[in-house]
Amino acid sequence: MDSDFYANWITQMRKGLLELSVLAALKGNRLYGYDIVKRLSGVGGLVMSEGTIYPILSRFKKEGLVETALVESTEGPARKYYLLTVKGRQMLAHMLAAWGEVRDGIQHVSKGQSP
Amino acid sequence: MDSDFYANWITQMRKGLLELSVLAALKGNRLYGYDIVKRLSGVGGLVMSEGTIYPILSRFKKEGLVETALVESTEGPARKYYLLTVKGRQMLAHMLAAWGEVRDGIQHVSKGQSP
DNA sequence: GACAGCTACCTTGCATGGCACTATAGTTCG
DNA sequence: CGAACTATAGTGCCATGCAAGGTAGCTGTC
Repeated sequence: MDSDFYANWITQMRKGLLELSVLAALKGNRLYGYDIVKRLSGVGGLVMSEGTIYPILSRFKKEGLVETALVESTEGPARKYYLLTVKGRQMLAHMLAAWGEVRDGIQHVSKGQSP
Repeated sequence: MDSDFYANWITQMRKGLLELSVLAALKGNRLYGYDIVKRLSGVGGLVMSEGTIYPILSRFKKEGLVETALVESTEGPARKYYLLTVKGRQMLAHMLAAWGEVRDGIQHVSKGQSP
């Protein structure tokens, strides 16, 4: 199929970028998994499911990029809030730098045609 | 290790984006594999090796996104030039659209902190 | 002519992350 | 009670990037 290639590509392109989005969303905000899914669903191209967010958050925790706090909720099960650590903020800065480079590189390549 | 996470992330982030870069580079230019590696090495964040480019080009060919033409060279082995097909140009347009959405989404998330 | 060094192509095998799917459990409301 | 929603978590598959390795043509030089 044609669209298989495209669908595949979308999946691959999102790799890494979703991680970046989540980390970026956590900068300045204390969020819990389910909420992140809902928030990013409103942002173009960043829609993701729970099966995607929880592995990401687990990795962040394992790497010491975030701290967690379990808070009981009056509207459902307890929420596990995630908060960036110092290390997390540093990592985000590095990632944003690399991201900027690649982003500009693509911009450059897709504009620059030889005469 | 710390930097393992970062190195890993870089690899993951590049997934899909390298494919996009190559396709974009082929727009308006007739290029061969080795040349693409050299060209993109000069563009920030898009450095890649031959073990990366050839599988990509093979996929493009298989999907009918490119046509190939073998041209003998006076300075080494024959070169296999790659040229975008109509389908390839259409695919590139779709991919650039999706890319733009995600790119802007990340821009939005990384700027927009709630008060 | 033999060797180094560059150009140029291609393949194999592994590690990683996204995601569909599934499971679990608390709350609310008809 | 059961449906619907909130919320967290784990399993298994697959495509991709990339290191590593292989093949081969051309140039220059000793």
